[in-house]
Amino acid sequence: MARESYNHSEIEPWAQKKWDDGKIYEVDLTDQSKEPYYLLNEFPYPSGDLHVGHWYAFAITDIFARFKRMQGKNLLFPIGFDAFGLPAENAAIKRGLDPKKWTYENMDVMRTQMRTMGGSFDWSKEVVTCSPEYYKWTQWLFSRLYEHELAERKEAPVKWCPHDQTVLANEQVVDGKCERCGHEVEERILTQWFFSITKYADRLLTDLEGLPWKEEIKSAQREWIGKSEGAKLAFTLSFKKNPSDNDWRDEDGKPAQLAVFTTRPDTLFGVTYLVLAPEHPWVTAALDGEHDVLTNESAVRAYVEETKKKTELERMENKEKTGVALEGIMAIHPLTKEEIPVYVADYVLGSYGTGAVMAVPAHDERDFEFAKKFDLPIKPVVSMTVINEHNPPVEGKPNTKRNVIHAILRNPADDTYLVGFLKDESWGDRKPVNFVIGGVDQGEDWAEAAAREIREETGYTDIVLEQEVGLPINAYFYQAQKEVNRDSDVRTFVFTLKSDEKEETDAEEKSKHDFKWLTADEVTAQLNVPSDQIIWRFYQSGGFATGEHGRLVNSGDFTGRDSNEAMWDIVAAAGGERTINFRLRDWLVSRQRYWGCPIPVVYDPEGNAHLIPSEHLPWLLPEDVDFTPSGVSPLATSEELKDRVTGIFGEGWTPEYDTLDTFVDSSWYFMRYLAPNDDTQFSNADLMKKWLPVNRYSGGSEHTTMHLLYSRFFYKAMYDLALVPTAEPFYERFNRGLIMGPDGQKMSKSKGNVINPDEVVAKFGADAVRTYLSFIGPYNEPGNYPWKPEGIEAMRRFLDRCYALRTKVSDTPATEEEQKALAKAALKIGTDIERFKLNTAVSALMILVNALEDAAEISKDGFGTFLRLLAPFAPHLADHLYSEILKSEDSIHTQDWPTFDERLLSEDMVIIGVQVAGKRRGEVSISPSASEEEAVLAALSDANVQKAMPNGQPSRVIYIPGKILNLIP
RNA sequence: GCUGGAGUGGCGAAAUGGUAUACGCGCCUGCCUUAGGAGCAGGUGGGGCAACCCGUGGAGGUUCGAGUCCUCUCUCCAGCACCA
Repeated sequence: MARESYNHSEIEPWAQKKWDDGKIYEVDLTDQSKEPYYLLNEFPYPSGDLHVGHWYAFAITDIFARFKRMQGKNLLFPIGFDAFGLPAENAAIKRGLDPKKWTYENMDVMRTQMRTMGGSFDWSKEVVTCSPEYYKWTQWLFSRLYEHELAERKEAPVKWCPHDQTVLANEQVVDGKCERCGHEVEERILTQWFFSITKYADRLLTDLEGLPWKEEIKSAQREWIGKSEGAKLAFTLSFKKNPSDNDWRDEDGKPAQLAVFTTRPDTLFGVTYLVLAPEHPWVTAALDGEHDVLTNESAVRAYVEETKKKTELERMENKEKTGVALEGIMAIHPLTKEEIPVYVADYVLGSYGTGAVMAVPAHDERDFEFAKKFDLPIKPVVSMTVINEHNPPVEGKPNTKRNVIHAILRNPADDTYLVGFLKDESWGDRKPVNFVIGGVDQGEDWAEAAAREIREETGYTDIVLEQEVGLPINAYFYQAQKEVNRDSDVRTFVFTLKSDEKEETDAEEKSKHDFKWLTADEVTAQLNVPSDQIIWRFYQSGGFATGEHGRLVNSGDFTGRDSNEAMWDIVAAAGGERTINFRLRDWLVSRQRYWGCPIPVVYDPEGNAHLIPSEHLPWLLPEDVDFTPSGVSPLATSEELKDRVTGIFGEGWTPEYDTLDTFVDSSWYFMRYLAPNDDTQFSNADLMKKWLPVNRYSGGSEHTTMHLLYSRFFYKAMYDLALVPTAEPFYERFNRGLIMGPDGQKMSKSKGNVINPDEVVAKFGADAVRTYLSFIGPYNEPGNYPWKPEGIEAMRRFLDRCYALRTKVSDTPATEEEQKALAKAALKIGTDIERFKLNTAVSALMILVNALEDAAEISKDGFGTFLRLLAPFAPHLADHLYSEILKSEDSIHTQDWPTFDERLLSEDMVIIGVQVAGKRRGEVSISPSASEEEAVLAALSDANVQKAMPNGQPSRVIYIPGKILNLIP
């Protein structure tokens, strides 16, 4: 016989009507009797179709909302629409619809659909960002930011989307493409409105520390803000074109200085050239003829023009270094006073730091690549520290310093290298394979020492010094025979073999090594002494020595000091200053689009910007516009707007045509929920004090570096203007996961794997969908969960089993077993909902139902408790049974969350594992309050335990009552 | 490349340092049925007849005891990326 099934299409509308009629979810924000709790969801865009993602966002947080309400909180769970935005405008362009009408109709559809979720939203506080009542205050807040120089109009390189015909904020460019439409963005120099988010970079970063957010959210924001500490150093430019010009000075009459930013000022002595970004002002000025010093102006101009033409993406993809020397000028090194060449190259970004860098090819991979390509000198200034991991220095042993040479002998006849294989068998598999190594005698020349060592160890005498490998090394190891730590300064010399001429080596040397001639590949494969491996790699690559810190060499007075320790002394000596740089750019808020909040600004006949006075707010969006995208805002086509401006401000005054980025609208909506209909203020100060910060904010991970960062900035700016009570807007933040199609792929119409929630709800009911989505995976961490059709069926089966329990309800008093099962479930479900672990909460509910099914009868009280536990997940069914079976007039959703006597949670007898020496050998059923003696006695009566304990009594016992007993024989 | 997160059955996934795989899906066996894509009962990490042994990406370590803590390493996901 098929199991009895409840009729969701009757029950659910019944319950929804009951809740609406009772207005049970309308919050009195001024209620002092209950503790306020503000649960916020990112509000939806009214696209007109409610998809599974909306269900996951809203129906699942609704479970938490219902739980908090039952816990006695005065719960604010508002809803609204982020209603400005491109889709409305695109509907207008493509299908000739009115964006306003389109948006408002969509909202109507979505409100109806959202009701089917059984959500406990407080619709009475709904906000709609495209309504003049709302955007009046967006404009008002813009004005406050402008007054405090946090909104400014400036010329800057900006991202332009050719498809959407508008500028974008940096955050809206993903991998060089428009975040909305996926088209490649271009760079343009335009005058636009910006919010000065960079002024808050440091606070946005440091205030993250105090927030109990997941590390992944914090680190994504940290990365986006991108703080780096370093120094600003100045190089003097000198000019060589003609002698009369060679002392070019800036406007103040000072010698021209070129500032660079570096995080590695300790490598200053390794600078062998400078690089300017193609956008660098000095380059622009030079090409504009302001300083007529370049002797290759046309080549520079050609290069700069060429980089301008490249898109963001092309510049990112092509990592091959390009550039042009600025001929006619040289830079003077601030410490060595050497003249060094200056280049323009697009691997340096105009928008970061000073747009100029000091290049240290020995210690920076990008500079190294460039130096290789342009044949520039490579000068190592930080020695490599090599700690021998097989014989590391031993703490407490004396340190001895030593000068050591390594010698590479190359035979040019067949391009082979001489490598020594140690004979000493005591090394086993780790027998050293290395180049010639030897100590430098007192007063001896390093290179001579190297030649001597080659003669003594190998016998070859007809050799000539080719070069020194420019990488000095500090090798640290422990010399066991002498019980000392060795701290060796190592230099390496390369010799060329002229002929096979040899002298006899002494017997001792012969017994130590076998020397073999190896090809370069064989050397790479067989060499196994760390310092020689590094030298070899350096020699082969031609000079790149990684970016690590170590001992300074070739660094004038600083030679020999630790690079970290000496860093700021070098900056001081060079007259530089410590600075901090951020990757974060100012937030570009202008959009050349129609369906957005008008920027409340007008221009006087001289073109100066003026705020529109408050009495004219809301500054209405004109309706007589041509939507055809033209690269200029459609507002420019409105006659009404022009007339309005002339009418109010006078002839010659012109409107601002751009609208605001919709992220501005959504940066403050959560404050408006507190006073959605107040037309005298943006929110209510008393209520903000009571309700902010938001207790828990749930949203999508895609907004971590957009909405979440913007609204933190916006709120902090408002905090500084004394408009809001706290420095951070959101206390807890949870990023939810994504629901994928049944095939595990992202749902999309083209893949045909889209689940339509309306259909599923019609078939299985909203309660089944809610419970299924809760069960699919943990809600407190983002993940991708495929929608399994079997899963929703299983969940409906579970709810039918819950429904079937009603036939067991009787007037008998609750058994202890029933009480215990309920108490355990209430505790587990409560703590799990609290931390958004709804999957395990549902699991606990299932365990409870399994237990109740096994009972012969269920008490009325017990059933009531069960329904309260079920209520957040299946609100319709729970309320129905509450009314039908328990004959209650009230809604179950106004009842309290069950609480229990602690004693019900403790078990009389528990089964604990018995381990012998940490391995599980058996189990005993025992009271959690049993003594250690009793536990051991019980355990030893187990045959398996006895077998594992041949000596009978344990020598040691670890006993954690109620958990584990571990016996050590 | 840098930063962060994660690797557990056939699958979604559970496990304050204390009996690894709860709960569900799927699968297997049986029952009931004219029938089953329904329902009910039982089983289900791997190896072994068994006692037992092996098992949380891999290698070490700390501990009486490690999925959980530490070191190294591999793989996947996410954020950033020519950011000096």
